[in-house]
Amino acid sequence: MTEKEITIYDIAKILGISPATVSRALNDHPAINSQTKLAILNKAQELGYRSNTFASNLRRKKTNTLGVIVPRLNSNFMSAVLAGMEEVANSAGYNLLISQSLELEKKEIANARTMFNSRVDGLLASIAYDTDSFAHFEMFLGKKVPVLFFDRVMEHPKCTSVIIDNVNAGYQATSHLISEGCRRIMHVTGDLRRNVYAGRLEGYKQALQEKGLAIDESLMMVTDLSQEAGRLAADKLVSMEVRPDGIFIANDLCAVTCMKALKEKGYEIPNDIAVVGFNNDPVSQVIEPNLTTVFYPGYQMGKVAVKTMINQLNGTQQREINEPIILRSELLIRGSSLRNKDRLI
Amino acid sequence: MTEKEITIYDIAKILGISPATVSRALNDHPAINSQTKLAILNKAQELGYRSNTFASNLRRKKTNTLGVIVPRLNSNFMSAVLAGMEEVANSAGYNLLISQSLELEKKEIANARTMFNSRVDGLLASIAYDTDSFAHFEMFLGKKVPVLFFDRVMEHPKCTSVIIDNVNAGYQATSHLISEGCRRIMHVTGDLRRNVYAGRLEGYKQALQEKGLAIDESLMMVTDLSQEAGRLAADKLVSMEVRPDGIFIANDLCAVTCMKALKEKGYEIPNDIAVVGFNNDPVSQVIEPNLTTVFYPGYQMGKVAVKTMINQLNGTQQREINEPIILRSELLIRGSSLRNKDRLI
DNA sequence: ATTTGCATTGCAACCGATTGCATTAAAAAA
DNA sequence: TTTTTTAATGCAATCGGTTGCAATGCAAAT
Repeated sequence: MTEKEITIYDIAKILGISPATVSRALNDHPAINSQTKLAILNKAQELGYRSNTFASNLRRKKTNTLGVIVPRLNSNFMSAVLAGMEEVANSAGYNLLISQSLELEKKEIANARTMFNSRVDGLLASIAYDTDSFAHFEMFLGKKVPVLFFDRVMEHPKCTSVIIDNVNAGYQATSHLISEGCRRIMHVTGDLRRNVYAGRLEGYKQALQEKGLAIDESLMMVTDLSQEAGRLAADKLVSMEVRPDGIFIANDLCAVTCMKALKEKGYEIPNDIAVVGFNNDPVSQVIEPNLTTVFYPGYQMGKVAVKTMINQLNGTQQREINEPIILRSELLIRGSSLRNKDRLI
Repeated sequence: MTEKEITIYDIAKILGISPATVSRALNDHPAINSQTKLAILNKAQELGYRSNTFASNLRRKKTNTLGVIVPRLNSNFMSAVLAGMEEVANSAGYNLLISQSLELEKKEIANARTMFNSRVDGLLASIAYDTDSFAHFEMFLGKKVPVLFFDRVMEHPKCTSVIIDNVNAGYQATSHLISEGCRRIMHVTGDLRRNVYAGRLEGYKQALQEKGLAIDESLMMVTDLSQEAGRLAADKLVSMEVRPDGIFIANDLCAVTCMKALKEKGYEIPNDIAVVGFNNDPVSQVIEPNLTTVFYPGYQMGKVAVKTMINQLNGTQQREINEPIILRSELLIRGSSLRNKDRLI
């Protein structure tokens, strides 16, 4: 019944006109008479015609598809980003081809290759923990396919980045701890090859330096920011001769797990140890005391990333391409770090 | 430089052979001499050839793409499902086209149409709160494109479903509360047109009935399961003349918010009110006391859904198609409902 | 009456890979 | 040596839109 696919040739034959006219009518070409256009549209509707994207793509050399590579799909932050991306892409007529690297450069490269072969019009990527190579992105640039990085970015003169100011965020977080009276602040972070972690560390150091506190390598811990890492951080913290009085962890879930471990060991938060996390994950408002954290505009980041990409594809984008787009993050002060309760508004 | 796209014609010309041979070689066709094959593969590599998917799809009438429609991308459960889907799809050479309905039938229909026009080989869907129509799925079946539902499903003789046994899960949850001494159990759920919520409610009723407890309509609350709904549930609970002593909420985030509200109002959990949630969201292990919940195998559900779909596409699938695939869920008993502490192993 | 201009529509060559059906050459059988 | 079989490759049509250029028809201008 609805079985056979209808083509513009079928419509053309029935209406006794040429396929070219049908094609133009369906694309709302101005040169087509509005009567004709209407007749064609009606007939198409009636027959259940659907455009064959492949034929169209083949001819136009355009796919209307954007590739997205993320480290993990199942993270609160990433799903917010994707939700934002999907919304903008969808309303602009673009499809999203999504894949995850599982934090492995190897898989990231494989995914990039797939996207490349699928001929996405543009690529949006947030890179894995252990990625060093740029080659798998270079191939896109070679074919003039724009590549945009978000959150975890790579510096490249031809690639736009959408990020937050990690240095500043790290600085804010650390300054806050200092102003709450912390003098020995531990920092738990991820792979320092990644801008997000390197930046936060940098901000952490800046704040210490500015306030005249010593920068102590033994207080920094590079981990994978998993929940397990949170437990290890707690272990390390309590085993130190001179116990830290504050800790800044670059991920909320990790921070929350650390808090749980500390509480189990009998420490009081924030009085014994003040804690600051990162991301504003839902768990940050469930743990007690609520976790002070950096709000990370995931949803907005997704929207901005796709909007920027589409502008670039349309040639609308005029701005200096290598200038990163920086979104506003914000330190949300909650109980886990607030020692002078009366200071809360 | 790498600018121009290489086609099989280019390779054919350079090697002085026909494009047909090149095509066959690249697809590892058995009739091609292995020497020739090797030469072609090398040359293709050397020239940076990449297959044009559109030309191929156009000719083969196959897209190697699966469409996925979910209510929301930014939920812990959904991102787990998607992660599972992506893994299986990717390793089977399929791409995923993902979109979200934002719980609106209208957008779900629009998304389905896009997928339809993109000619996905199969559609995987979990339906929105307010979807009534089946028409937007019917069109796929008309073109013999398989449709598979997961989690939130619609019954249809031609569609496979991948679900958990919601009735049983609801039954387990409620029975557990009863066995902990609850006699007046409230139930907060979502739109009852959706199997997941209808099922859990059904199980809730079964358990009550079996234990000789009255089924009281005023104890059931249909909501959107948002965090706000959790607060409202707490309000309603405390305002009742005869206060409930247990509450079963069909979503963890909602349940956790409800718990927070109850705690603020001075109620003790689980002694005053025992709470059971649903989904095993990370927050369930952060709230205190930890939330008893139903483990929901999202990751596995995603994997099974795509695996099933691919088998069906390959014609491998023999089983009765309208028999739903039921995954195992599990009640995870934690502090929020455990009154007889010594019973914990 | 002739020319010019504009609005519509059609022709036909693409886009790049796939595949049924020859064809050719070389090896095996007669 | 001739015929049959087998292996390897080529021919050419096909998938369904798109688009530069030409053609047509009719109204307005000369």
